[in-house]
Amino acid sequence: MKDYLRTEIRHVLDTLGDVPESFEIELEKPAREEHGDLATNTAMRLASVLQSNPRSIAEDIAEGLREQVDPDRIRAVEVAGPGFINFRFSQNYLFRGLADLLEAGEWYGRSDQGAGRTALVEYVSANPTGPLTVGHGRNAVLGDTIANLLDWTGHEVTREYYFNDAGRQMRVLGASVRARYEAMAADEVPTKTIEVDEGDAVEVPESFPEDGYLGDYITDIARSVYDEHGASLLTTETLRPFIEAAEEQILAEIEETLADLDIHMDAFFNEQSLYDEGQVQSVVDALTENGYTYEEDEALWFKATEFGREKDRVLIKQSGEATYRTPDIAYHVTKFERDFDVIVDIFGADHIDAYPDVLAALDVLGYDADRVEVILYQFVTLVRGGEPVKMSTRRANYVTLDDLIEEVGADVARFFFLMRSSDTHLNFDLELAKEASDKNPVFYLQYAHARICSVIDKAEEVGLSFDAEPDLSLLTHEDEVALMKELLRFPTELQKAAEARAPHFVPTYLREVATAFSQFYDRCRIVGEDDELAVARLHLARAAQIVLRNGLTVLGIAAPRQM
RNA sequence: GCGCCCGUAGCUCAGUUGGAUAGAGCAUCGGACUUCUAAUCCGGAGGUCGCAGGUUCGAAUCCUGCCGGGCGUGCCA
Repeated sequence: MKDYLRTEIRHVLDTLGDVPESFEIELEKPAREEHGDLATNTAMRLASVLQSNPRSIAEDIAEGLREQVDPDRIRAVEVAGPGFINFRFSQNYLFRGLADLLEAGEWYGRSDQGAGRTALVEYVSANPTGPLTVGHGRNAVLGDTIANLLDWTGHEVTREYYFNDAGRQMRVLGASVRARYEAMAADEVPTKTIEVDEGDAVEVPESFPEDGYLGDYITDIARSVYDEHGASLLTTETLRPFIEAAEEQILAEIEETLADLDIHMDAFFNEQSLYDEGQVQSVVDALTENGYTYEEDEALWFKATEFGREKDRVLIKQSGEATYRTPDIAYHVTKFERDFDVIVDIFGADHIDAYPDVLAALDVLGYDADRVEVILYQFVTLVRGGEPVKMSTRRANYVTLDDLIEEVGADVARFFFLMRSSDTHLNFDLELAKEASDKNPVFYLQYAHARICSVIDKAEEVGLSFDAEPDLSLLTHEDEVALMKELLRFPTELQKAAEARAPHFVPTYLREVATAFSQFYDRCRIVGEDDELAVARLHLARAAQIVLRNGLTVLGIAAPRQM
């Protein structure tokens, strides 16, 4: 409809003369219903160009439009306010849209904006050092839903998890496991205490690293190593078997956690492969050849300050090891080399200072770093009874993502992560999340869907059916029309959300759909009306069911038949 | 100090590219169920859009300064 009106308006503008080709016609849904179904501010924006007052320009345009516009689509063109031109849809336009919606069914909402374009969404990317946290949950759900949105707008999407199993973090992890293992395998192991947090101390084996991982899962992994190897590893020097066992088990658990949220990655990209195939070295070489590195204190530095960064950054440490950012650059190079049209990264706010260095390096290497879209999300605070839940990562006594899913369920978890814009700090209210009541917006949507299913069942019981061709033109009640208009916005809403990489548009929209349906349900009965009208309304109910179900599917949330 | 994000109703938050009388949910007050799931619907009350300037036909939205909160500012990731 917008495209149609744009071309029609363009025709009229051409007759007025002096309107540049590049002038873009904006159409939007007015905030108030009395202002029609779509409105344009064209006249006001042309006032200075045409040297005239907006109101009279609007009148001229409206006059032209009234003569040429298809009455089967637009029933009214009005001038209002300071010079808005408002359009009202004809009933037939709505009926046709509804018929199309029903025809499309589970495909309704899909579009082909991104057809022929490939997209890589990198998310989660937590290193396998422990269970996923609630913060990772926000990352995972955001990334997954953005991937869904890109899919629904026609992109060919790859969901990728990047992880690091080399370097210091993993050594500390391996050493932690080894210390616990030694305590199990050896007869007598000396212990020491480590202070964590404020004045809180724990007893650990003597060989336990000062900054080691204290969670119980480390002991579980140690036990599995012991079960497999007995005491035979006590004499080996290497941490390798401990690291490998830890990585394998932790990654497997992470995958399970993600699966609980209905998240399934297409690929796990291992940092190690970038070393094995020489890509890390190539990046270092290329940056050096172009004169963007220097040596100091036996380390190799990247001249980030030349790109407006606050300080230069180390690429290769004194020890000869790369910092995390060097393979990260190499990893991003592969995103370009693999030829993705759309590249999206999901990062927590704590990475705010890290990624610009990577982008700057990509620029130097001749890649268009502007094409990397970084979605930053702010932190999550769990709230219980109005109080923030205290967490200590050090002791690993934080609430894990598994804990959260167990407590509130996967659907609620996904919805709460998605309902807020990614750049606001998220207060996750556990009490509210658990409450299966009208206070909880997830249930409002699911309830509306379940109720539609129930209504349809009931209608079929009394002999109404979808077989006959419905006369949709009987749907003229105020609440029927309002619901139709709401439903027909779905494809556009998905496109907006996809383009803005803003999943939170979808929950907001679906709530409006559920409300429109509830109002319709409250005032327009199906069973008991005469057959013609009942069948038409039955189809409208199914249309609402389709939109709710498809919308919830995009969000990765179940659409239950009953509650 | 510097960089990024946030500041909108009592609470949690929408309000993308500047548009008409700033919206929703919760909480609160009042009303609606012999009938398809009341986990619902209808209505009332509730606002200096952090503060001060600026840009323009028009600013919650853009610019500048200030105030308050968060996250960074590692040869950790």
